[in-house]
Amino acid sequence: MDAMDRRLLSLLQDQGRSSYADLGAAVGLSVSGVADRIRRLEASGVLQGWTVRVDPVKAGLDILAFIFVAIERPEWEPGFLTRMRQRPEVLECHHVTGDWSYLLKVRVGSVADLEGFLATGLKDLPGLGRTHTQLALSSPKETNALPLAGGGKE
Amino acid sequence: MDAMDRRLLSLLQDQGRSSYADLGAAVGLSVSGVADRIRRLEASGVLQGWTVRVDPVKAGLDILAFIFVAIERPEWEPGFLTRMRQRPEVLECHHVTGDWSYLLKVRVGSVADLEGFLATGLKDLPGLGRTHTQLALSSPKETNALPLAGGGKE
DNA sequence: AGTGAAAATACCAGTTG
DNA sequence: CAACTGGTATTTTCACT
Repeated sequence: MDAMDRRLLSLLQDQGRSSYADLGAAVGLSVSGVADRIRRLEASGVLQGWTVRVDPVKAGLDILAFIFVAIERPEWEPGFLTRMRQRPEVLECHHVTGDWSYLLKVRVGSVADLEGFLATGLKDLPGLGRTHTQLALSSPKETNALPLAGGGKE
Repeated sequence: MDAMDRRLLSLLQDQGRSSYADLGAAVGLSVSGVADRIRRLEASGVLQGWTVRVDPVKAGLDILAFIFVAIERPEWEPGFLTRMRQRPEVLECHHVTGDWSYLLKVRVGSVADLEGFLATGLKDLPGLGRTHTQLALSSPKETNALPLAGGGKE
């Protein structure tokens, strides 16, 4: 994982469909050199996979909510986590410091769907304490491109 | 944007490098049919682009923080947003309901970097009120795959 | 939906720094 | 040891019928 790898990953985060030739021209590497590095990055697990970015609003998913959750007792966590992993509207589930146990990022098509998720996706779980929901009114920035340029450890 | 389009997008969210042949076999479409639909999805902007998933920890970005920010006066917002868009460690910036103005998702390589961002990325902005930082201790789920199966409006 | 041309990728050897 | 060259086979994409 050197500077060249980070440049390649950075380019791929932006344009995941660049040809090896284009990537090589951009970073100063031959086509086979690029292919070698990408193969290695995939093998090492740094490059986890290839995806597409989908516009949530154009896909009909207008509602983005951040939901804080308190779990009353540790023994309820496994069931909670299993549920979160199952539910596709839960994009993220983070164990966070502070007053709450978990922070969820949830995307649904309507406030009705959100209410439905709160009712049948969360509140019916055993041991679930209070929740606190915040709606995103707009998202001036939303990317999953990691800062690979200078940041990070070598 | 019909059920077929959603199935294709769903497959591509999981495996962005599937060949048109594989996609066609999975959804029951010819290769050219798949190509046609993907072209249209790109043109309409639903399919925004192609990317890679990079493992943040393996890339040396161990620290994930959610930072709530209060902006004192509306006139300071444009400068704040410009800064957020510039800073690569800011993955997301959402305008949220509730006690705070914005919620940031920030990824950095160390707590020192986090401190640096708070100092030179946030606190030096004019009109910035209080901030509230929460660290993610772990992330049991973190995907950007939207729930396209049944959810969303037609 | 199917065909054929063009392009991209994977794979292999040998070579160099 | 990592990277380039070069060549080829295979796959994938693209334009067109």
